[in-house]
Amino acid sequence: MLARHGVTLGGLALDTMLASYLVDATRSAHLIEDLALEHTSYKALSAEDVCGRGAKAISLAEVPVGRGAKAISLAEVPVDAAVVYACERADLVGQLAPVLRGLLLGEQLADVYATLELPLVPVLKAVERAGVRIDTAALAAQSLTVDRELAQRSATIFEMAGGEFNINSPKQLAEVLFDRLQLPVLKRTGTSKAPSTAVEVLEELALTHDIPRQILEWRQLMKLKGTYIDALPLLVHPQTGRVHTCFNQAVAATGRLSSSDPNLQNIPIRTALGREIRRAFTADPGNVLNSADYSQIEFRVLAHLSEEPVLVDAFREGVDFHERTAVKIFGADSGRDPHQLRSIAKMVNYALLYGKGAFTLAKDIGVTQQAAQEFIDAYFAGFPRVRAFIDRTLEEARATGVVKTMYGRRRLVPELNSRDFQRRAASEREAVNMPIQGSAADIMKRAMIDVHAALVPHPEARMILTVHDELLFEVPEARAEEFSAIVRDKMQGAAVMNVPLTVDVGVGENWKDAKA
DNA sequence: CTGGAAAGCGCC
DNA sequence: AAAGGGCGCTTTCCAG
Repeated sequence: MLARHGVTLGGLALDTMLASYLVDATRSAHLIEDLALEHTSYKALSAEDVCGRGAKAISLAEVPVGRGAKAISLAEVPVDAAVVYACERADLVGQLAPVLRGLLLGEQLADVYATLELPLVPVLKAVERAGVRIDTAALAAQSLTVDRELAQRSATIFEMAGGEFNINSPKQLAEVLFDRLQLPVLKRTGTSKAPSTAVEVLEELALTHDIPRQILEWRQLMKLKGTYIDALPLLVHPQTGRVHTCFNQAVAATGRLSSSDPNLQNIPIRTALGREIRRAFTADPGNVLNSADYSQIEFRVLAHLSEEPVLVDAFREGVDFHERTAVKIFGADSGRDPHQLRSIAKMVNYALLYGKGAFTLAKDIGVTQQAAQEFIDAYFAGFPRVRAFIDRTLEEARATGVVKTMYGRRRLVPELNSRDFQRRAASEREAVNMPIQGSAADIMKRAMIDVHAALVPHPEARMILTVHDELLFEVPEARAEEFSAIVRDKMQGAAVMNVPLTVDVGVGENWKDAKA
């Protein structure tokens, strides 16, 4: 959470960052001096003016737990400059508040502001302050194991390559693969048009050569070691012995939260080593970790918004969602392998969510572009209301320049009428995705506020993390079931929709313990 | 030495 | 010709 600025005005506590975020979620920042210049034409001192070195904010205190790693402490700033800066900022809030308040009211954003974003602030603060306990000894042991593994693998790679080089350098790696070893160049990078060594390319090359597989495995080990195994222990707070992430409430264009310093929303889970890392997230003695996940929340939002009967029924009946869509797309007895059909249907479902085209879908599934296009066509034939939802979302967006979530959050989409095909197409995908991703984010924020309120009488149960569709709690072992029931209840009740909100809970020692 | 761009990749 | 929504972090590499 970055430093905040706010006043109470006409019964509305006004936070300039949050207000500006709701007005335009896509702007790069909501620095108060920038807002002042734009809304009141007043040129104010910035944190950078006062302390230099790209400072974004000055904290009033000694950067206490959970106040944002990017804020520079007031103690590091020359006193006279800091006094002028602080006084001016207090004034800026007073100048900006009525302007932003007018925008919130005029643009129908006051409701989502007052019922969602503002009440979320103390919840996020509490989650940041609670922090997460990390088993640093376990990570240290993993570091040694991975080191040995990396050494062995790099030796193998250098033998195959006929010499040593920096595997981490895409430039050097490309030279080895495409010049020395003469592997085919399947793709080039976006900006420099250099031969790509990205994972999709190496996967493809691995079918006919040995070295790309080794590179991929080396990279995975290196990534997990550098980003998590070795980095997390350095961020353990000396006073609390825990890791305190910083949640940013005004970054994501869709309304999602983001996490940084460290980012705890991208802790590995997919691979065996990833799950090993996740096991290092622990609880204090006597406590356990409870997790609660919304099951397929974005597809449920799509079902709700589109009112597509097949999707709605699938969720109401509680059947396997991807399997049900497979049956709808391919027929009940097409004669093909049902497991494979489910897998294809799952990819088509996600393709629709993100606006993926037949070209990329074909590569993912491993079929021709024509076949992939037929899958997409079959999907829309089976789910005409989804097609209609996409069409009316785009029509309204072209007319108004805005898309909205279930809770009235909005995203500006100014490029929707661009003459540049690529910009226009990208904008269309953003416009279709935002109501889905953003409504899911709204629901999760609502759930966090309600769960937090329900846990206020129980300070021994702490919410310690939020990851888009999941909440993590640390609770006394003996009362894990009790708190799990409270959380599930509040999460399921966070929104009234025409499909149920299903929550999968994990009750036990480890994060994701019960997800197996 | 620092900053930024680019490539690559972890998660939902 | 391009071709997937939303993030943040690490490493390399180069410029100042």
